Amino acid sequence: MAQAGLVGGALTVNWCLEVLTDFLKDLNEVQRNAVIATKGPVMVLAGAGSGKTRVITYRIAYLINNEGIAPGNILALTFTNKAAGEMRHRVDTLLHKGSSSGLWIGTFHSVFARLLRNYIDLIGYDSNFSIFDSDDSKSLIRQSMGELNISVDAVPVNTVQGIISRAKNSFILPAEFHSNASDYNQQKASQIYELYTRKLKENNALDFDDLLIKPIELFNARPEILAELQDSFRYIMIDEYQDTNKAQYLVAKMLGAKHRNVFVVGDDAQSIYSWRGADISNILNFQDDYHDALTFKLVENYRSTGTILKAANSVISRNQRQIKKELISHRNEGEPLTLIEAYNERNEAEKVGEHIRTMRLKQDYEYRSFAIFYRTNAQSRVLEDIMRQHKIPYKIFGSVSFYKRKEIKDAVAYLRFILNERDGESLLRIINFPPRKIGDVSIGKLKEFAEENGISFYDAIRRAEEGGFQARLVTALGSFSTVIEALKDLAESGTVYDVLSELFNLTSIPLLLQAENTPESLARNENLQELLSMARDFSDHNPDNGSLGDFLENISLASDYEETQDSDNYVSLMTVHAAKGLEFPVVFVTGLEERLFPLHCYEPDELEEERRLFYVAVTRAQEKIFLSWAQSRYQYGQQHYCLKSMFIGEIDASIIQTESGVLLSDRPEKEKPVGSGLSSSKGYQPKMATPSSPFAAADKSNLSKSGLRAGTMVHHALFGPGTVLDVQGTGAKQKVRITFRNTGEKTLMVQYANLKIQS
DNA sequence: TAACTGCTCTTTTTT
DNA sequence: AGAGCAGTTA
Repeated sequence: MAQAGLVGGALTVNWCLEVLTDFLKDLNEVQRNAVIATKGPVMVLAGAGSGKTRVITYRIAYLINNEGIAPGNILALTFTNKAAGEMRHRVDTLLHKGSSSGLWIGTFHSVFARLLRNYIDLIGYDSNFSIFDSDDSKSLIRQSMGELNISVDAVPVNTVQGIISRAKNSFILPAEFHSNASDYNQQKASQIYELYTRKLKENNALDFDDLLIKPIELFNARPEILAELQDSFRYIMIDEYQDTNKAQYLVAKMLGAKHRNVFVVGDDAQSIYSWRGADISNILNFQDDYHDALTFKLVENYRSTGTILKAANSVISRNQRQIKKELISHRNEGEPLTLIEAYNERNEAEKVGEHIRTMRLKQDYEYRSFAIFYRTNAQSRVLEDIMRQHKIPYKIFGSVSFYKRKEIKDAVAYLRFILNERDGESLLRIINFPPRKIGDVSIGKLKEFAEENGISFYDAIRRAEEGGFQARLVTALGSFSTVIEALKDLAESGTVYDVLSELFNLTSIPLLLQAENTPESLARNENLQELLSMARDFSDHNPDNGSLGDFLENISLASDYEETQDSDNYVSLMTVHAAKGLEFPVVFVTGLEERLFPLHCYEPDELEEERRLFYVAVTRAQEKIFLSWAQSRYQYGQQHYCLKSMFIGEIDASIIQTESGVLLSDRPEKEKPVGSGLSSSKGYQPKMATPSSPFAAADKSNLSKSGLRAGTMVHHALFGPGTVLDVQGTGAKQKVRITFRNTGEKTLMVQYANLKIQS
């Protein structure tokens, strides 16, 4: 614009108009209005597939190109790295290449980690702080509980971690938590929270939640920093606003307070992170904070067929708490949904694989057109097995993360410790890895020595010869600290790659794994080599080769690791949570069973969130949806009998067909669901259908003299109507697990329960 | 100190 | 079913 301005006024106007029309012609009217409303607070309620990402990216491009805003003045916050990368990429495509450099696009966590590197020394941390993942933080909580003599058996560490995390996400600091702690348990939790916080600081470490709340503490302590940042971030955009928690809400509000150009996009119907402290009222109450906020509603859906939207609308309409809006289709009706009914999870996976194969051959779909969703990560395993067996290329997103593997965590712990020698968690990981004969006893002695002399644990190691330890231990500690010191020196001058390869040299970890020569150890070694090549990539693709700190930050905050694939044509496997924001031509939603999806429904609110999750799954699909459930499934190493998910019944039976193409609405009532699925399945001959199969055995064991079996509808005098989930044992001791419509799940003794069977 | 054994607990979902 | 842990033994 500035250049055009030099040439002359008329030209400027023409050029601008051209760019303007160019830009905005791809948008509908509401989208366009949202894009050009650049001043003041704006909220966009964007239904699934209504072009939400498009609006944000066009707005960024419009700000840069048409309003001449410097990219550095724009802050765009997302929830996943994937979304951030996608957004940056799209802005780059929209403008000319490189336009996005200088833009602040990232997840809340990564953006604030970056900011904290610059300012955290002002609130008493060193800028080389470590970022603790949830395992690290769990271990620190366990330590804290130990020191407070609180038994881990009495209160599980996971529970405590959840309580602390929820407090942090609601920006309740230890002092406030303490003064609100009414009962005994809360007082205990408060003590742990306080000690845990202190320990984090001793370790010069932040946990994930700290990345959100430390900025708030910083802004409160140093208003001048806040003022500085408010002026840098003149335009703030937040994606998936329905999933922000209190801390995120606060930090965004603070940053936007001066210029008030806060632009939030969200969909209350897709709020699926309340368990992480996400507060749907942030979006519902946006206008209370900004009375002059403009609101736009995007309901035109460009993604899915009419049938898919009909299904989605009908599902979400059952929720009480929602802003009513129906998505309007811009595509043809499309095909009905297909219901897959299977014996068990293996059979389910087989059928999914079979459908992928035939659709690819007969209908010209590519592997990349398909996505398979599941509710829990544990379900991915069978699917993965079957895909591999059938030679279908696939990729699992965000499963057991690459970075959570032991060997990777060990290597990363070295790197973390080199950078931050107060990081005790990392030190404990590596001090005896590879084995140096430094066990718990020696560590205890060292700790004592450190405390007596008021020095740090690592200083105690460095000064081990003064401690009067056994010569063998002193030698071991000496060789350990030699390695660390050498690596520290190298970290000053060399690249991340240099440090990592020298680490492998000095410790011989790869050699040890090779020598072990088991399939597992060789796989571990391969993972380490993969890490090494990632380090090389990182050095190559970053200015000044990138710092070790940045490398570690990427690793800590990366959710999924992009495994190098031979091609990019593969079937995608992921949890429904991970699927948010994505779209695929063909979608399989698997495991649609009561107690799996929906997972647990103790509270109506929880059921509504599960339903929103199902809504997210359905609205990912562009052309075709398969819904599948299995009659039995292994969970916790035990076989369970399943009931069809209520969600299937919430879709009009006239738009669902069986695998043989019969609409559910036309199917005779009497026909057994699984029976019909079986008789019509051609390709797969179930191995399980032999008398010795678990399936057949189930029929025997589950049928009892009482006439109760999984699926039986019963009535209890006190608890009312319910459905039998499973039957355990026989005779007088027979117990039955029932999910009651009103009171939830109960296990009852058959002989006392006095159940009436409903026909 | 490390290897072995039997026990418990897990599974929501993610940064 | 599998991982992780405490307690025991070599």
